[in-house]
Amino acid sequence: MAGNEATPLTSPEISIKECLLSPNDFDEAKISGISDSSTDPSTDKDETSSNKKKKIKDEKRCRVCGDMALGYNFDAVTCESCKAFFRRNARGSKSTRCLFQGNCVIDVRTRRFCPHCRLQKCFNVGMKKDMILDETERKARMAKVLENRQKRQVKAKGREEVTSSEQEVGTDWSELITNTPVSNFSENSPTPTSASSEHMPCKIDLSNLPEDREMYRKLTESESVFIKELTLLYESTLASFTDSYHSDQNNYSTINQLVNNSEIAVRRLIKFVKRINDFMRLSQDDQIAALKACVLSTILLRSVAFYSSEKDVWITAKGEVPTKILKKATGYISLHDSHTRYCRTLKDVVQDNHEMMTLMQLIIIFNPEGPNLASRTLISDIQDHYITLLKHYLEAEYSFSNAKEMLPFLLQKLSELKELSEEHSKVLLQVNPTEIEPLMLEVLNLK
DNA sequence: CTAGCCTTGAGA
DNA sequence: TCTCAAGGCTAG
Repeated sequence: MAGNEATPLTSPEISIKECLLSPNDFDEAKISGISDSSTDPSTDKDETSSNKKKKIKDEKRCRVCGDMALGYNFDAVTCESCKAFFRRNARGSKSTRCLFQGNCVIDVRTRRFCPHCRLQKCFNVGMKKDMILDETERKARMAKVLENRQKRQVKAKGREEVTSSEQEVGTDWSELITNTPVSNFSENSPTPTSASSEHMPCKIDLSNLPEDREMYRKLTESESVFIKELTLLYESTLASFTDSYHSDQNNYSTINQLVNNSEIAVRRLIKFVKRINDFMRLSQDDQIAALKACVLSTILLRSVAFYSSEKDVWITAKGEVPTKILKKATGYISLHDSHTRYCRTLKDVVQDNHEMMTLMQLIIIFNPEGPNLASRTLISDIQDHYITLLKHYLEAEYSFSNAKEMLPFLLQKLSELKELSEEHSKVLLQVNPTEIEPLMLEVLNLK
């Protein structure tokens, strides 16, 4: 069931612009997998729903405390408060204890007195704890909500733009693409100042962080919410496994296949940026330019997320892909070496921290140095914002002193990303455009 | 923590 | 479009 979704989503006619503009996500829902089983708790739970409706008419009382009930909660008619109580406590592992005989009367008045008996009664009346969404299901649900929320925003915004009609006829996207040769990707990124520090090790002992809470920043509520939302978004798009990836090594045997296999990453990148308000604030041309400029870096950064240092492989949904395929596919040994070295060093520090990856991803998206950008200052300001956020995050998670080491290290790695993607773009020049998916052609300026 | 209210996605 | 049943938020 899960594996055969690859074909429909590569419908060849879809351009980046269309992807960006479309209120829906083409087949992205399928790609991310968040919409299917995980968010669908109803499947095995509503067989009895017809009886329930009848029952509920006469049972408007909470089965647990007798308070007014609105309907079924976790498979029993209960009031809001028992619902919330059950949600909070049923999954919890910490055992409560009754201070009396374990048979306390639970009613509207007394329900607060003995959590133990209340919970017991919840179970007795048939509330089911497996109907409480677990961590993954909750994340998926939140991602879905977020997705829809942003979709609505984009839609609303789109309507505004159309009514103020200034950009319907003029934007010839295909023109824009053909005008920009592949070399532009790297060309005008000013030669990074320090090729020398390529190997700046970051020796932070993350297992030994300072005890004193004073040594950590406390994130503001809005910062932590924002980071949380971004990370969820990242997890549901860029960081999720691609079940259409082929770990079969044959699929990586030519560069073309390698490029095509990155298409899904690109689609996810588009899906990701579409949900970022800061990104949607940019003009359409800048959106496209920014997107194109960060594609290779994104793919490379993403490869770090899936990299396993111990095995020297990339982990995909379908298994492990040894990094040596890169050597085979491209014939560039130094490319292979620098890429894996990059993965290893960055992975050492980032490990599986999605917040860090998310913020780094955002920093590369809002890169004011990219080609063909109009509002560089704006983009730079946005980038600053994410750099600050990353700094704050590091200070909150790893203490002020560690953050002081980590931030420059991470930024350094981001600038190395530029060099690395330049190397990769050289390889892309070998690509035979006729065999490449259209979206990839566009996004990599190979058209 | 509790409990009430709100927002949502899914399904009828 | 409506209803149901999840989770989230937050004043108390």
